[in-house]
Amino acid sequence: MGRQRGEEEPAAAGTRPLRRDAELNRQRIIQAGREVFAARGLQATLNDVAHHAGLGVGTVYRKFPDKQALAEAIFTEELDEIAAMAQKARAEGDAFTALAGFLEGALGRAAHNRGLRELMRHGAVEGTGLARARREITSHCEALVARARTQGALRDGVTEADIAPIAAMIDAIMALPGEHPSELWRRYLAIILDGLRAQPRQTPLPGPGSVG
Amino acid sequence: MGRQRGEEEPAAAGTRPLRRDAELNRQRIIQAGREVFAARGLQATLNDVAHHAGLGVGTVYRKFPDKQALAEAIFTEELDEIAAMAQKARAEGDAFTALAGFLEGALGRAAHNRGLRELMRHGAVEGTGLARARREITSHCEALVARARTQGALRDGVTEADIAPIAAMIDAIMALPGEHPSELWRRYLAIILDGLRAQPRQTPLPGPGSVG
DNA sequence: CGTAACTGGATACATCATATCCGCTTCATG
DNA sequence: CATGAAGCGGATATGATGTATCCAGTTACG
Repeated sequence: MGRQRGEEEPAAAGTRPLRRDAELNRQRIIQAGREVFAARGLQATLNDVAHHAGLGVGTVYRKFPDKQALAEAIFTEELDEIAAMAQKARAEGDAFTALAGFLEGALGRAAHNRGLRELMRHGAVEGTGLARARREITSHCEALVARARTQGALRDGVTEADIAPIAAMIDAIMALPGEHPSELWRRYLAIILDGLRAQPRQTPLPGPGSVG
Repeated sequence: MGRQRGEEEPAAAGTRPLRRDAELNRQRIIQAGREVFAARGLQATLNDVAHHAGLGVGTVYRKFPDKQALAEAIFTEELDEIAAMAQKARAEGDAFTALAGFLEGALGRAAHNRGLRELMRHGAVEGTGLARARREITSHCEALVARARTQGALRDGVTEADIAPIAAMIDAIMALPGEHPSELWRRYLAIILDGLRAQPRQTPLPGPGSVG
């Protein structure tokens, strides 16, 4: 929670610590994985990651049995941070504002991370830290939606089950071809959020669309 | 246009007509392709199509040099039908209603056709009938949006450039895991269309979401 | 030093879609 | 019906791509 990037815990506890150079390489691999997966998605190869880290493939496979393992290490942390955002949102007074803010924040993070988006799309394997973090986020969202409803902020018929599909829609915008990272998704999120409100506020749309 | 499925034109003109059994097989292949691509997407193999048609692979490759060619034959027709829907929509008086109706119709068609959706997502190769039909649809949509705007039906800032992203979003809903075909997309299309209106009409949302 | 730990990356392996080839079958025509 | 052209089937060659291993050589560290 308070831990910063770059000072990861040195491998698992109970294991003999890695040789210093090996531990350094481990960090390099994780960092490279972050960058590569963010830019090229989960279909990137461990060979790609190794090359990006300036290491040999063998070194990577020594530390992580397969791609799944590396991705799990990387994205569990990522998802935990998002879960923390969701939890923070629950503290805010106005639930709808909190929900909207959370969505903007979490999706903004996803906007720059193709791997993360793919992970959310295809669902995490049960029993991993990924799945746990995912459930956490979901439950925070549910609470947020429930509270927004009791506060009368939601359009009739809107439920917590709407959040995931909305995220999927925004994800589709992010996956659109074109120069990245684009901020176009904010425009459509705004439209959708307006559509979720009990009384739609016609705040001007963000992004391109200046009419003549 | 007036032609029905099942009475396709017998191959290209200027070519010697196929032997009767060969022509029949051609039809079988196209029909199988329609079904297979619709159900499993464009990543389906020509081998798959052949098997589904009850024919050998060689027969398929004899008639269509590669998957691209078969897909083109199949989906050009599909897209032309959608283009016709768009053209018909332009005749309606109320442009917004026409636009909404067209989107519902076209997307409804896509809902049952994974291959078609993939094709729209990844863009058609320039110079093909696909690309031509696509441009046609786009231009009809642009006209529809323009007219809706002059009729004062559109929220400030909404433009013709919004249509494609919206289609992409709805596509994302359709691609969501779960039993198919689902009608969930209608719900989100409704939300988005409301968000496009000058004065949002709070018609009850379709689909699941009955609040307690 | 001596040795256990670690590294590099060529390469074996596996998977998978694509496309071809050619002996056999079927049609169509005189 | 005979016969040759047209068509068929599907085993298989080809090629691309990702995954994972192996081991000779290098490096850290007591």
